[in-house]
Amino acid sequence: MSILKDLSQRFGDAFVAAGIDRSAGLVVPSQRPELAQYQCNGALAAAKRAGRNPRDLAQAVLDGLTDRAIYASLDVAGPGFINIVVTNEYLASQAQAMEDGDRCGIDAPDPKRKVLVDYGGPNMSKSMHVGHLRASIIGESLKRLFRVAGHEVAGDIHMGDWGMPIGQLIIELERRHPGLPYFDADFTGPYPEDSPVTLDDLSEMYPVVVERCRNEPEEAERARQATFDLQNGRPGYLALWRHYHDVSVAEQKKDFEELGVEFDLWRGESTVHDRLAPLVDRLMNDDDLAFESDGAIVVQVERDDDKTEMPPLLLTRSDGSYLYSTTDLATLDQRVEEGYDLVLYVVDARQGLHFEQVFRAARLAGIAPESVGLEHTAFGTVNNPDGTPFKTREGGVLRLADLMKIVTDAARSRLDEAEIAQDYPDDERDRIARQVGLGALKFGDLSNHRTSNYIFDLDRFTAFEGKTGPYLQYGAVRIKSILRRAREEGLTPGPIVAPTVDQERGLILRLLLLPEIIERAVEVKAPNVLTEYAYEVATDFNRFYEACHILREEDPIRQASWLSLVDLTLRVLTLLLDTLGIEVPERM
RNA sequence: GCCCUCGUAGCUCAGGGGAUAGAGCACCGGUUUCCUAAACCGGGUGUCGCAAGUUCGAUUCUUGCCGAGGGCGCCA
Repeated sequence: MSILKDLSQRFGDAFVAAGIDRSAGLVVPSQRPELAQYQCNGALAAAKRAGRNPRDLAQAVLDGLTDRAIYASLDVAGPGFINIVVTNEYLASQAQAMEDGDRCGIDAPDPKRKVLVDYGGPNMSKSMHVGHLRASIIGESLKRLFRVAGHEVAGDIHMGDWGMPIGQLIIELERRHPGLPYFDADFTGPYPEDSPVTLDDLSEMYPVVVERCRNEPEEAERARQATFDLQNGRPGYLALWRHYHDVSVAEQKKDFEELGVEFDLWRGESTVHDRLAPLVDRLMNDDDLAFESDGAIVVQVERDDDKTEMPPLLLTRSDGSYLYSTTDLATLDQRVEEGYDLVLYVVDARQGLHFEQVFRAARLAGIAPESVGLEHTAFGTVNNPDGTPFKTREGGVLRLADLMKIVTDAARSRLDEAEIAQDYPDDERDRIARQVGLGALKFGDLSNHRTSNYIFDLDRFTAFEGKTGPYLQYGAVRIKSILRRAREEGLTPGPIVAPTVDQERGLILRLLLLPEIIERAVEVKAPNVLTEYAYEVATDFNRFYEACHILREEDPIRQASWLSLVDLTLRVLTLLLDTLGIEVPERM
């Protein structure tokens, strides 16, 4: 049990003894560290309801506390705050318990859920650019967060591979190479084994055809027709789709691997194509939910209490082809069948209405019962300083590969300046530069709140000092260095003893908050809760590091205790960084 | 027009029903015979967009207004 839960239970008991609900006993970290370590504000709210004086109630609670030996001081302050300072011995025992456990004090979740995180969602047609960065690293971080919290989690890339963009790419290739067998309806196969295009070709073709479809209605119509034909199994188009799919996946696997993003499931819209027709049929005939409207098939999802008009969800276009909505609904159907009871869609905030519609339809149709949590875990866009979506100075999008090179190069220059790194072998320098550059990039992005739009700032991603990823990596590296030297000198960690130095106590107090931080991050699904806390842990460690010279400490008991303390710190930091998708080098 | 999100220090951003609203950057100064100075220490900034309401207490919750971004049936 975490220290906050332990204290809350003790205070809850005291409130109950005073005739108040135990929820009033909630203990939280003090907002005034110079006054106390922890505080309990329950008396203020409870006194009003009970018609009692808050200070008197607070005092009654203090009088009712049992096992008082763990407190160094207890005070009623101001209008009725309870300020709590615990003994150094109690802190040491809590830290020891954390060090002894294998999960850094993180309790098993109740209930344990089977979670699917849907993120990344690249189109088949585009190489990755900075726009994909947020979706990928926020999703990856949330997936890891839920796993660390003890849930069963799978991450699904959910590629956009069955909609209009494929139809567009089909007609674009036909325009360029009409003689290819894929376009000959009479061709009976077999189709060529080698792909007629590379991903670079697709990336180049896509914006061209999108632009043409926007300007020429007949082209848009052809793309729709091609999409319909593909979805209805036209062999040439399926064969071509397979090539598009394979070249995209091959490239994306490389890109995501380089980013440190690991999907458990490489599914996409196309995965559920067999389910689309039966689903629409079921909604029309069995459930009587879907109906024809202007030639399209729709589900009405509006409610009486809607403050605004809620457009219906489209299941098919008037030509019978399927849309994003259809595949999303069918995908959810599959996920529920597979037993997931929480589905997080880590998708751009601008798709909020779409998900509202899909979720409503899923509830109405019984595809997702209320017991299955559905959440659009939205994120904001990356903007230029003028508020427009981010573009490079040349007006194009910044490719992810180029951004990675920029941050890696910056990290390598920084490494070149470091005296200590002069004798590192080249391959290690490369690895460090990549880890540090990526660490700066990920931390820089994840430290913004998920939902807020933020301004793209290259300097932020190439800054390695202050509140940055490398600051955290550096703290971990320092600890690894200490532990390495300690091993060389034959020193071993020992029991954690009562802290005597302020910086030591501060570090322990910080580390003990980990379980609540994880809970909070899970609750709000926000990695920046972790970045904030990780920075505080690293800062408290650095202060401790400056104040207490572990390897020079003469008292062997204290030295052994400190070795355990920094070992625990390293475990916490590593856990946090790993959850953020940031690797820690051995040295830097 | 309607709906959603946002508005916090010079800049970039956190925070959040409670006591004196924070951090990084930037600026000035200090720390290296000692475990990695990508570090540490010190120095000062705010009508928390505006106005009402709820509350013992609001920057936080509610409503309205102003401002920014986004969304609103056959794109994803």
